[in-house]
Amino acid sequence: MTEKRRRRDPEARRREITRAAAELIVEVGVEAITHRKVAARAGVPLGSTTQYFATLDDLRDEALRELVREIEEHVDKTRAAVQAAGVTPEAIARLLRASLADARAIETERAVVTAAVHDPRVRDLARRWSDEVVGFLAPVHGQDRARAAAVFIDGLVWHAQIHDEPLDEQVIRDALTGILAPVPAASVPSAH
Amino acid sequence: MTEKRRRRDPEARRREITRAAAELIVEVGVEAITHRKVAARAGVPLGSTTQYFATLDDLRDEALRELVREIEEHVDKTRAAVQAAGVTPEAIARLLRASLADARAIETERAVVTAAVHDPRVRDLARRWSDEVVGFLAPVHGQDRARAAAVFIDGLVWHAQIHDEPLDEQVIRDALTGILAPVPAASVPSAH
Amino acid sequence: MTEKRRRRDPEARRREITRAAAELIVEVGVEAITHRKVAARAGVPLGSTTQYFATLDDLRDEALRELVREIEEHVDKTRAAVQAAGVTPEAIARLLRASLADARAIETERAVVTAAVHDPRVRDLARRWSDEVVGFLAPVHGQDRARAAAVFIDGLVWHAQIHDEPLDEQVIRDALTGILAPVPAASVPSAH
Amino acid sequence: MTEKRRRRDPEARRREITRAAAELIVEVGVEAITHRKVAARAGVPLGSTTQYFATLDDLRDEALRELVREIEEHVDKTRAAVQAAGVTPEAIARLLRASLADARAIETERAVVTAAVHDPRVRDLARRWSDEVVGFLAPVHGQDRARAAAVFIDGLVWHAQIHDEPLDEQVIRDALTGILAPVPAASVPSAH
DNA sequence: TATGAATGAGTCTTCATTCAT
DNA sequence: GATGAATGAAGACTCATTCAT
Repeated sequence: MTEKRRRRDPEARRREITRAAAELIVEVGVEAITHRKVAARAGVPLGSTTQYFATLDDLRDEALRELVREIEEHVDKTRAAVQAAGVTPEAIARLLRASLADARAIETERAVVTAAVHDPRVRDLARRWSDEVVGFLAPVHGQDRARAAAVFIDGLVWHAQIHDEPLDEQVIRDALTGILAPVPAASVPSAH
Repeated sequence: MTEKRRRRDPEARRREITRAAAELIVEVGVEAITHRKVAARAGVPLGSTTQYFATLDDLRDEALRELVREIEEHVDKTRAAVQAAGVTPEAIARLLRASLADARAIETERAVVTAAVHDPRVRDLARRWSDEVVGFLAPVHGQDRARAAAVFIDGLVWHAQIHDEPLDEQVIRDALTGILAPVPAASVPSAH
Repeated sequence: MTEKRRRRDPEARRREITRAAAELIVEVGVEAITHRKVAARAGVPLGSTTQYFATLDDLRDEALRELVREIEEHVDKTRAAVQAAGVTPEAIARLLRASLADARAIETERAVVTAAVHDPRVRDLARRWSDEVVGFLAPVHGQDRARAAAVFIDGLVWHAQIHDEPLDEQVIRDALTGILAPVPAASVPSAH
Repeated sequence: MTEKRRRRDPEARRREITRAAAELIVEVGVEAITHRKVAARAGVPLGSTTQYFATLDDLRDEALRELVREIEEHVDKTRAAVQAAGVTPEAIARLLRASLADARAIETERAVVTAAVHDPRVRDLARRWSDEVVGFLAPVHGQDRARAAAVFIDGLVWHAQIHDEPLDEQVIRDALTGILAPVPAASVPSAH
């Protein structure tokens, strides 16, 4: 009888709102979200957004955590794939290149990192998954090279945000090879 | 008692406002600046910010251009230093590491790149100086390696934003060496 | 003491705001209304005016439509009265004279016509009721004379705005008689 | 030597400003003029508009007086022409019709009358020239008919503002003939 | 005297948050 | 508990007016 107006699933509604907020953060930035936009995107009444979250900040935080979860999932998948294929520059480059083509994932990462710059709590989250990348490269290539590779991967993400064309797989592979593998001093051209 | 503010130096005042806006962009992000914050920071009345800039967008744009100028100056200086020292991974790593310690410069770059994500005009500016980095590495190391190195440098900047400790100079040098130097086909180091 | 205003009747509140805006348009002109004036007149907080109308233009439009409705009602009543009394100059003059004494109605018409000068949509509305006047005179007196009479009636409205004393009923009747009646070619009255 | 920047003719500059304000009043309405718009239109620096007029109201008033002068001149010319041609409905209708085609004159009159509605001083001015029309018709047609004719003429002006097509000369002439000339009672059609 | 910079009041509008229903 | 009306605090922007130069 009272169907239609009252969805009887608070959990689901809460998730819908968080999801909508997360999408908006990726699309328009963390500064630009409002109760109204979130409600409209989620297709829920305005009151719901304040019913489930005491303040807009709370909503924002939960949405960011949602995005971090998403990224970690993505990282996990990539890790599994890399480990299946062998933790070699070739495999990483191939999967990374595919990853960079996933605009959604790239934008998500960019959005979270951007938010992290001004928010210590988000910064902790961002660090965590960055550490994860290091964590699965380090056993094979050592801590230092793993960290350098993670930095390079971060750079790729930002490069993809600003430039229309991502780097070629070939270029990525060569760079990763260089970063992860020691190079004989002699083969570096000296600057005359 | 003598507080009837009434200076009379348009050039200087305009600069003060632009400067204040630029600082705020670095500190709180491009989305967060308001006339009020800029006026307060610059120590001028609210009306001055609209007297000199028709819209907040205009003010934002000019402040961003100011930041870009600053970065380009910084890039130019680093380039000159690198060219003086030889365009080698060692020299670059040393100067880069020093650069990363200049928190102000790093934050400036980060702020502009962040702004670039949602603003095509800023994106063009950001690309320009990224191209500059490539431009002075390419003659020595080739286009592809130069681009990979630029990406790695971008990554360093972002790493510095999120992590408290920047990478060691040693790690940076090794990575740059690997990126810029040709590597034997087998990723296993040859005994030589 | 009991002044924590918090009623809860959207329909009524919307009407109050529209009504207040309409009154102000009549009193101070369409250009002079502001959210603040409307809110003060309606006795509602500033926020209510924007809660119910997305823009001031929307509020203006609705208020003007309200005034147009009012005028059309007035026109309709007068038409009914004239048709009951016979569509003769005498009857029209008598009812018109009474109408001119209704300062409120006159001012309303003047306000809408003034607004119409710079607003095409309002112009359409204004034209519509002007056509109505023509429409009920034309069947009896012909299109041309009906239009001339409508113009004369418009003139009366404006005359009433600027002059303290409206025209005498006698003068109005004679003029309407002249406008609506065929006149011998020579403008000298024939002895008959 | 000091030419170019300093026009040495205060009277002329004052007139330029008044003229610009008058034009703007006709174009955008009396409510919409600002110092800045007037200065831009007159091609004088902003400061001039406050140098020559203590307040914006003063400037407005003088501009309105200028418009009234303009209208009176126009009325005078028409009067002279009518008196030369004979103060007959035919002559008046012909000259009036020509007058209605002068959009500039019509808009000027409309602007002043509109301003007059809310401003007692302007109302006096507006009345004066309306009286002038009566004044030159009355000696020939009597006070009452002259007033009725003036009212009809006012109506024509407003009709022209709202409708795209002004009344035909023929219709105007017939109406004026009827207003100015007595009509035998018998020739009025009785209502049914 | 002529100019335009300086300033704050006031405008429209958006929105987080509260709370009646 | 769910909804959306209520409200005021900002925010961007415009401008009359003042006054340094």
